[in-house]
Amino acid sequence: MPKLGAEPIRRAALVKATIEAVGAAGSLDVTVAQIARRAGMSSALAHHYFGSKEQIFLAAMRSILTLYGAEVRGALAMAQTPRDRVQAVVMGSFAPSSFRNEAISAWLNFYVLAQSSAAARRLLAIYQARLRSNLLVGLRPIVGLRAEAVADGLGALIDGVYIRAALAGGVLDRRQACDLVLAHLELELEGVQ
Amino acid sequence: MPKLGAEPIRRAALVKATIEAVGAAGSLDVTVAQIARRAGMSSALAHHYFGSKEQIFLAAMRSILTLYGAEVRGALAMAQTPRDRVQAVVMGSFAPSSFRNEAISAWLNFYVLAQSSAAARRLLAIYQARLRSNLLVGLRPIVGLRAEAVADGLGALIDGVYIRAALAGGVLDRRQACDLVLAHLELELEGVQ
DNA sequence: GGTTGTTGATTGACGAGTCAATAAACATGT
DNA sequence: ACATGTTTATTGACTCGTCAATCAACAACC
Repeated sequence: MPKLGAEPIRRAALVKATIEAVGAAGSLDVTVAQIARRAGMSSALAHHYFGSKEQIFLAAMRSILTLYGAEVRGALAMAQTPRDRVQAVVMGSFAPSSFRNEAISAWLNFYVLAQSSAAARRLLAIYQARLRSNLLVGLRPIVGLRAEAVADGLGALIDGVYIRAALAGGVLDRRQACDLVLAHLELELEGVQ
Repeated sequence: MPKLGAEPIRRAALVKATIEAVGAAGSLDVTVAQIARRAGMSSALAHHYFGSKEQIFLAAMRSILTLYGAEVRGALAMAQTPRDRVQAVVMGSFAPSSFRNEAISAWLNFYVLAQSSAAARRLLAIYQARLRSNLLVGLRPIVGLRAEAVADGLGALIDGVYIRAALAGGVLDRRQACDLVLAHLELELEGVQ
């Protein structure tokens, strides 16, 4: 059974299994054994590759964040006008790969983790700073000094829609969620440009 | 030492200690013993009065929800116009007694708990329905059919501001948070009435 | 033969919930 | 007043389960 070069495969499997397990349980109260079993290995191996439970969680979080970042970057690539850019950031935030039950549940739980883990807090801060900065680049040419306020509103609204989606448990449509935020954006940009 | 009529006092002390402990830890991973000690009693007594850890948490949640409800009702009492009503609901949501670190942290954690506990989910649904209904009463006379959409946006925004406040850890000013939501409301009501 | 992959078994700690025992307050009959 | 029984308050000690982390050992590959 032991194949060489297993490490990256095992790590990826564990990250995937962690996201699934957290999504299924709806909380971080999942044991390393559960995650490992879901990934088709023993808990000892999970510890072997990640060292500790927290490291496993953080790796999962990094994975989600990376995916999200790629999605936003992809959407931004096609944007022409500043307005396009802002819309791209919002729509990227609601891309199917990010706006799905498991990922949403993970987000919610990692928000909680960030309250007690400095490493998680750092990671989350990076995401928030990136979102804010992405929004500001598009917003400043349109609304000038109001950009910061608008970006904060958009950020909070996106977060809020995400939590509500976590509770709705899949009932809340992706398109609907995205449209709600975009509608707010339209309102903010009304009259300008 | 045993005084009669201790039950309500003990229960209240436990609820208070629970909110404090959860706020301090930033998570629900607090032991019954920790809570009990903070409330000045043994863990056995906590179990005696509440039966289980989950019951203690739910009681704490109910307490927060009650306080919040009272705050909103108080604000509504002074409202004259429909517009006043909507603003009152928003401002009630940011009353100092609700918008404080401990309570915000509790909210965040109870959101997570709601993902796995039916009882918690029920409680949270009650709050959301009440908020929505309170908003709708004020909104319908002003924006008619758009009321539902506006209420959903406001609800999500309030939730989002709350989470962000949890992470900011007290840096985010209460007034600022409230103003952000009120500004969004103004935008939605612009042009009407 | 050393590196890499892998596991079952074990350890050590912790925590929820139970229980038996103690003590104060109250009630009742005398 | 006082003995007696009942309810309420309270805790220390204990049980039982769980879980993260470690370890010793084994398997495959180079």
